[in-house]
Amino acid sequence: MKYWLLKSEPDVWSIDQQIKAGAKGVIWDGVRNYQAAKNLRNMKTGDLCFFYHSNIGKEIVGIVKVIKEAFIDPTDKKKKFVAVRVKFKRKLKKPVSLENIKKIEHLNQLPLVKQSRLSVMPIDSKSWKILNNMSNINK
DNA sequence: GCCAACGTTGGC
DNA sequence: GCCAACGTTGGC
Repeated sequence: MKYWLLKSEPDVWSIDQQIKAGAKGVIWDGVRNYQAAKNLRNMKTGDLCFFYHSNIGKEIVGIVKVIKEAFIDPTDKKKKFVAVRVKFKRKLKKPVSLENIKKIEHLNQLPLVKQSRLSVMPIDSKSWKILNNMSNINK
């Protein structure tokens, strides 16, 4: 099982919309970046993804689960890019802010910090654990 | 609102 | 195929 982080501007697509979608989940489409698309292709059903709110909040707010592996993005006329389907799993007890992430040395190597423009990125299992702990005990 | 970082486009 | 110009993202 792999872990990922999905980034979204809450104005466009927030965790609450994710919750409303329920069991059928939502299509994670619109990715038009090769590196992000490559990551999408590597996702497997059952993988878990942190859900990060960029711009407003700048924090990890919840976790979603991959329920359908990469397929051609229906919004891409050229059919070059892919989308996945994800389903809301849970909200974090406490959101983990970018500010706090930057305080942890191990987390400073994450693309979230180093490559702020990437919208789909892998999270190593150690970082996943650290972030989960932070979401429980932080603040 | 500004700007750094990075991706994409297009002229050559 | 190089690289300058331009556009976009996202943190501050």
